Amino acid sequence: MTEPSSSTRKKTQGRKKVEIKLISNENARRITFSKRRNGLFKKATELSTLCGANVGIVVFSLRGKAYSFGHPNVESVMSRFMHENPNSNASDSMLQVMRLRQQETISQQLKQQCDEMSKQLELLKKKRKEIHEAIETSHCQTSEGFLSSLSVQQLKGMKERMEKLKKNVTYRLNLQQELERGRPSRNVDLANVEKNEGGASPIPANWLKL
Amino acid sequence: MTEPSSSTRKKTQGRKKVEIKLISNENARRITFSKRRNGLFKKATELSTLCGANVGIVVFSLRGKAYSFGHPNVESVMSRFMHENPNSNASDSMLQVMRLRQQETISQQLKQQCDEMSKQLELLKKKRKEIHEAIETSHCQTSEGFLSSLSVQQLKGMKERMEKLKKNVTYRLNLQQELERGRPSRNVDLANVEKNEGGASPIPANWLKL
DNA sequence: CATTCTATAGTTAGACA
DNA sequence: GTGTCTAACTATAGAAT
Repeated sequence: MTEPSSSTRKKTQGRKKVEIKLISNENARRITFSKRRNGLFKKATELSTLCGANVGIVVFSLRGKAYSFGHPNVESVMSRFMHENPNSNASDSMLQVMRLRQQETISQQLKQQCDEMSKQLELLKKKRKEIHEAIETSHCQTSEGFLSSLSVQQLKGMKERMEKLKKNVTYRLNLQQELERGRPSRNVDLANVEKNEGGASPIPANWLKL
Repeated sequence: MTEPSSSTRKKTQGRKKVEIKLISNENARRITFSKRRNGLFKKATELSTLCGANVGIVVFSLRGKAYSFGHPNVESVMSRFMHENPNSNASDSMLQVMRLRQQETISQQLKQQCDEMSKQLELLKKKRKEIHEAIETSHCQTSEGFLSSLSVQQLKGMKERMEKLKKNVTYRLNLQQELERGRPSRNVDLANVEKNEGGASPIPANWLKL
């Protein structure tokens, strides 16, 4: 009564023996991978429960997808293993990976520092340039604070220097204006101006006496 | 003929069903651990072979002894996993260890850089100071090269500046000399000198006309 | 990709060596 | 600790869902 009339056919042929080698059929392989992976993890669970063991499993499929199992969790088991085997290849390769990751952080820090530094340098250069320009453009623009700090002696020396300077400037001004009036340009070496002092200068000698 | 006389005894009772919970009997647990661990590793081998998968297993017995399995080896599988899961706890704890180890190196590098930087800054500050000093001490000492590079317009501007300056200096000189002659000191705000220009200044208005 | 079904291949508890 | 035996328990191939 349990069998339909004369048919003795079974629903399935049951488990077949398979040779332990790479399953060529891609579809069959995927299914087997899924089933056996679960079986493996189940076995691991049982081992862990029955014997109070810590188990960590990592599985990569052929296509590269990662699956993991762990009791209490993969990470703790793996890092414990690494910690207890600091000289293993894993630790070494791990070290490299970590170094790589840290390198990024370090690089970022260094880059930041370099930027900061070059910024400061740029600023200082700019300031230096400004100072140089200030020396040239505001030449002889003295601050009151500076003047009031000088002694009589220093003031006298400064007056002398200024007279010389004014003589030079005025001379040069006349020279330029002559040139503009259409005179042929003369190549005057200004280094000689001081030496001409009191000589055949176009400027009256007492021109600047206070 | 297969049974000895009246005895129906079997050699063993066969496999008994066991509840999946910690085996209390220590001896039985050791045996089970050994058997099932081998079974687990065998399953892993089969999975690896059948499906071309990479498998890494780490097992710690209750007493802390470590056993591992790996295809192609535990280390590569574990580090690959860690590498691909950089945000896992394992990576984090590993990272901490690595950070600790590298901290020294990093610190050294940073210290070196800081030293270098502060050295440069110190140098630049010094130069800046030198420039400032140079401005004050060599005030109004113009080089001929500088003068010859100026245009007529610039020369005119400079002449004006110099006249003002000379006025200031001369005024101050007179002031100082008056003070030396025994007059009670007057608190003169030199900032007002320019404003007094053309006013009740002790200096003749046409005093400096060129 | 995972699950279910079924017959069967494979695993293993318990006892012993 | 491992290996062996036996019977019973479990996992899983193949096909279908």
